[in-house]
Amino acid sequence: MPELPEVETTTKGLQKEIIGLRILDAWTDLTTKDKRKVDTVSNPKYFQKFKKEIIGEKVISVKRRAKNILINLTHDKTILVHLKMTGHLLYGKYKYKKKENKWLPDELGPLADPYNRFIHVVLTLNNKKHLAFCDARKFGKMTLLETSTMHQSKHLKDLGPEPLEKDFDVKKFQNRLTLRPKGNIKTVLMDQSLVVGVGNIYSDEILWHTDIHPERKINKIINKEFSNIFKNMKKLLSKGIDFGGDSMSDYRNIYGLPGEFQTQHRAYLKAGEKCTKKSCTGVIIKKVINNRSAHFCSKHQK
DNA sequence: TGCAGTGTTGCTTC
DNA sequence: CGAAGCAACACTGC
Repeated sequence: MPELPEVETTTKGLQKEIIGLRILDAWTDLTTKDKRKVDTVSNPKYFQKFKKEIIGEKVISVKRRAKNILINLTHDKTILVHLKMTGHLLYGKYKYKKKENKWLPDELGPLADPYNRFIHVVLTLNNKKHLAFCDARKFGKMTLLETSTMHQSKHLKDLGPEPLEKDFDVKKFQNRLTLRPKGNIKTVLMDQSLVVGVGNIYSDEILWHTDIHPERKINKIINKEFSNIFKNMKKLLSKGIDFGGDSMSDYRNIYGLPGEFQTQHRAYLKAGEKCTKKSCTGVIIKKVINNRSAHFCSKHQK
C-alpha cells in the first residue's frame, strides 16, 4: 500500500491530532521470533523496554522521512513507524476487551476502517483516545530511536533524497539514477537508496505518463527523458497527496477513510483495458519485472 | 475449494 | 559492490 503520498497523508493527520498529547500506556500482541525484528516492538522483550521509555513522554512533532513516520517525543526519543504492505495508523477511541486480549473501536473510533480487526499495537493518549497500529500481514515496523542521532541509525541512514524537497533538482535526480546504469527504470525508481518515496503504483503511473517502458535500462535514457520522469514523479506524488492517498488496496487515513488517487490510475491494475493516452491504440499489459508486477501500455511506452 | 497474488524491504546468493 | 530472488505473513479474490 503505502508509498510517499499515503505516508504523507497519515503524517499530516497525526500532526493535526496528536501533537502535545502525552503517552499514558502501550499494548501489543506481537510475538515474533524473526531475527530481523529484534529491535522492534514485534519482539516482546524489546516491547517491554519500548513501553517503559515512551510512557509519560509528550508528542512534540510528527515528520515523514521516505516511507517512515517519525513521532518525535520529549527527552530525545522518536517512535519510527513503517507501514510496509498493510500497515495502518488509526486515531480514535478504542476499548480493551480483557477476556480476548483484543481492542475494538469505541463509538468515536475510526469505525470506517475494516482493518480495525488487525490491531497489533495500541498507544493510549491522555485525551482518552488511542493511536492504533493495524497490520494484517504483520510486516510493519515500530521502533524507538534517539532523536538526535536517528538519521545515523540503520533504519534511516541508507535512504536517498526526498523527491519533493525544494533543493532536489533534475540534475541530482539523474545523478542518483545513473548509479545503476544497467538497472530497469521501474526497479531503479523504487530503490529507496537512490530516491525515496516511489513504490509499485506510482512507478507504473510515472512511466505511463512519460512513455517509457518499465524495462528500459537507465543507460538508454536520454537527458530529456530524465527531465520528463523527474517532472512527472513530482507531479504524481503531489497529486497523490492532494487526493489523500491511493486506496485501490487497503490504505486508509488516520480516521479510517479512503483516499481517492486510485481514480487517477492510467496503468496500475488496468491490465486488459484500452490505453487512455490521447490517440494511442495500445492496451495495458501486466508483466512481472524483478519480482514486482508492472502494468504498462503495449504501444506508447518504449 | 485452493491457490495465486498483494502496496515493502531485508537477507541471501551469485 | 550490484543484481536478482525470495522470505517475512495473512488475507482477498478468482
